[in-house]
Amino acid sequence: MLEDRIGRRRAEESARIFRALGDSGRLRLLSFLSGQPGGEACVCNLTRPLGLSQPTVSHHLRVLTEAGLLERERRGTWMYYRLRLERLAELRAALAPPPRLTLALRRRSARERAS
Amino acid sequence: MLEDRIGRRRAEESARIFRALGDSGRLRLLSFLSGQPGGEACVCNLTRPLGLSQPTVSHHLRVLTEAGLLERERRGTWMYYRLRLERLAELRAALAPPPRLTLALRRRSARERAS
DNA sequence: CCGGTTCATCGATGTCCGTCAATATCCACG
DNA sequence: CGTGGATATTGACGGACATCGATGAACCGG
Repeated sequence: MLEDRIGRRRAEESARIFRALGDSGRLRLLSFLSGQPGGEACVCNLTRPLGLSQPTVSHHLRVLTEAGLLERERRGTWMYYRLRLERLAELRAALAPPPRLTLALRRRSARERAS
Repeated sequence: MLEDRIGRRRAEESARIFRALGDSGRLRLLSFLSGQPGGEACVCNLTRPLGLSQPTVSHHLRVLTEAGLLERERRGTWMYYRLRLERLAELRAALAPPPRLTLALRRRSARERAS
């Protein structure tokens, strides 16, 4: 995303994903999930540690799922949500600046330290 | 951030940074800057390609700066904004899941392919 | 089919945020 | 210092969003 001059469309898509991360409750959900075996948990185990009402947690899970960061799976009465690590990896890659920039700014820092 | 169960405070800080990325105009600003030599440009060169009014661009630049993603520097009449690559790197690192998870889910995928 | 459990959706409410026009501030230059 | 150009701030407005209680939908055991 920082690799090439982005268009309006892709900018809006990416913004939607980052907006999904722009809430402390949702970040804590992701963090909690990443601490669970398999990176997954059912809603009933997520409400308590978040300190939010069940509808609110459900809402956050929906936002994260629609952003492509979680996947859901029904198991009997319970609904399990799991991290999508590939999408997280894609997001990290999108934040990587072009290599020329990294090199150029490294040289700049060296020059500033020298002066 | 995904490495350990995050607290309310750090979650709010990180959410603020992601919220700064959760707007297509701001993403296009970052993308444009990363295409400029040195990863920097003055405001007068940013208004045109964005298609937004000057106050709006100024507002977005402020949000990104306060999120720690940009730094400003005055040069005569002009104000230059530059990407802070270290902060982008920190952000990418924060999105990295713990290695145990990566390994566990890799095994899971292999099992699913086998069945 | 029924009562109970788990989760999603709906409707309402208060707050936050993107946007712009108008205005203020800062700076260079004469 | 006064003028002009570049950028920041303010005030206002409309839309988006987080939150919750109440309610609905899916599922399971008897």
